[in-house]
Formats: sequence, structure tokens, C-alpha cells
Amino acid sequence: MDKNPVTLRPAGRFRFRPVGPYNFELTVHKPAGWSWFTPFERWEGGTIWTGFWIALPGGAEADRFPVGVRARASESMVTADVFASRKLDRAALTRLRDLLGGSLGIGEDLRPFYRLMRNHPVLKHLARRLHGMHEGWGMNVFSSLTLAVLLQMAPIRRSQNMWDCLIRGYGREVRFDGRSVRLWPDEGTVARAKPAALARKCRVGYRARFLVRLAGQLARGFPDAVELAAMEPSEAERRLMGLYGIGEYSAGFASPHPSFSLDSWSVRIFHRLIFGKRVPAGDPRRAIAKTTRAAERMWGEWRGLVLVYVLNDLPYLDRTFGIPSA
DNA sequence: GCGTCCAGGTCTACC
DNA sequence: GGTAGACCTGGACGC
Repeated sequence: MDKNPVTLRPAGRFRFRPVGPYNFELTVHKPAGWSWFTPFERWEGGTIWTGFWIALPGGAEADRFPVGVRARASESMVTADVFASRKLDRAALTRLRDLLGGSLGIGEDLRPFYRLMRNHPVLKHLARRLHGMHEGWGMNVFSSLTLAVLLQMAPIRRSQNMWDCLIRGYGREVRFDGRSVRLWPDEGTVARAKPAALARKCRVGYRARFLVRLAGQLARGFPDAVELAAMEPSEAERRLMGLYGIGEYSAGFASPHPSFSLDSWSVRIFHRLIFGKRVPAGDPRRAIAKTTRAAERMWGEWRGLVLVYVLNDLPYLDRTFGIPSA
């Protein structure tokens, strides 16, 4: 429980009409358990309560503020109510609408993706089982990068412990609509932390140095997801990789453009899926480049969504096709 | 119980 | 520009 939670009040309502096929639950409440914006968000009876930090373009640090979101779907419409601690002007509401639309994958047409998948002996089943699931943009850029850094060089259970501690220790609790949600820390808070203290408190090791320096770079000004999405994918990746502690894998993780970021864990799955055999003995990272090139040849611009579909149905792949995830 | 290994990458120094 | 080695830590594993 936060000693100083922020109370948010209704600040606006957006209605989105997504391009079909579209499944709201699969999109914001992914089967593999990945959250939409924060692991502490709430999902009850088809409605999600969540939140994130937003910084208005060109604004000072004081212009970074938390936003709560209650979203649900009915018929062919998604309704998102936003909550804030202050009145939002037209520019802020427009920015929020763009961010939420991107995070919901509202304008994404999955029909070409499904046409591509129907010829693949394994993926055609995933396309049916997860019909209408969109990737959407991640959370805000700093949250996505933080998550990527905490996934580096650690088993998933340890990563979960690290981000749980980081959010509890440095994130803010917001209260709105009768719910409370703990948000990922904002970059200003992490930039002010001492790396040694962060490392000691959350046992993040060398990653503390990455996180604090990275937060400082973002706090001084960096494109948000809307601006990165407007860039060419290669330019967005170049900007992200210019940040300290962010390599190709982490940049792909945080980019709003579709990306195919394999790591030493997921490459084992895709090597089996593409080549039908295990990664050769030794360092699995050596297989990443070859597997990534093969995925690009097979699935082109849709390879990022293939990754999302595969990683969200791993028990089925293991059970039905003998492709283990561990 | 104890020691060893290594994991959902990236940076830096060195050649 | 290419490549080893270092980096925190704790869970898994063998003994």
C-alpha cells in the first residue's frame, strides 16, 4: 500500500472502432500473462483498470503525470475512460487518444497476417486459437525499456522478482473508479535514485547502472511511442539503441514498430519451429542471427506478430507439436 | 548443506 | 569492425 497514493478523477472518454477481426480480451489480457501497462492492473469481467505515465511533447518534467484507464469492449466498439489528477486540455486528450489507439492495435488489419499463417502447419492453429489478438504498442517507452533491461541475463522468475520490487519501491499507486493500481516507475523517479541503493534494494545487480542512466536520458527528453511510431522503423531503432544499456533486443522490445527480438530463450523455440530441430550445442545466442534471417524470409513484416502469437500459446505448442518452451 | 553453473544482453577494452 | 571478458544474483542441479 502506497503511503501517498494519487487520486485520479474522470478526465475523458474515447470510443474506438477497431479494424476486424479484433478480440479485446486477447489484446489487453494476453494468455501468457503479460500485462497491458502494469503487472498490478486489474481485470474483472471483461473490464480492465490500468494506468501509465504520460509526458506531453516538449513538456518539462512537471508535465509528466499518471493516467488511469478503464477499458472494456462491447459489440464492435472499445470504450476507454481516462482518469487524471488534473484537467486535460485538447492537446493532452489527443495525445492520450493516439497512445491508447496504438496500444490497442485499433488500426491494425490482421487479415493479411491470417492469409500468411493459413499455409503453415503449426501457425495456422495459433491463428485460429488466438483469432483477433493484436500486439499493440507496449506501455510507455521507459516502462518497456525497464522491462527489457530486467529481462537481461536472468531467469524469468528472477526478472519477475526484480520488476515486482522496482514497481513496489519506486512506482506510484493511483486510485480511481473504486480501484487502485500501482504503476511502473516514471523516469524522473528512477533518474533520481542512487544506482547502489537500487541494486541493493531490488537485487538488480549491474542493471541498476543501466536503469538510472537510461532514466536520466529519457527524463531529459525522448520521443514517446506516438513519435517513434511516426518514424521509419530503422530510425526508431537507432534512437532507442542510442540509449545506455539498450541493444538490439531491448530496442525491439520497446519499439512501437513490429519487431522480432529473439533472445537465448526464444531462439530455442523458433529454431525448432523453423528448422525442425534443436539449437546446436553451445551458446544459443549464436543461432539468433540465422533464425532471425529465416523468420524475415518466411514472414516478412509479420514476423513480429508471429513471435507474439507463438509466445502466447506455448503450452499448446508443447502439448500438440512437441515444441518445448523450457 | 555446499559448490558450481548459467540465465529471455550489453558494454568496454583490445586487437 | 570484430570479439572476448566482465557484469549481479539466485534458482537449479549434482554431489
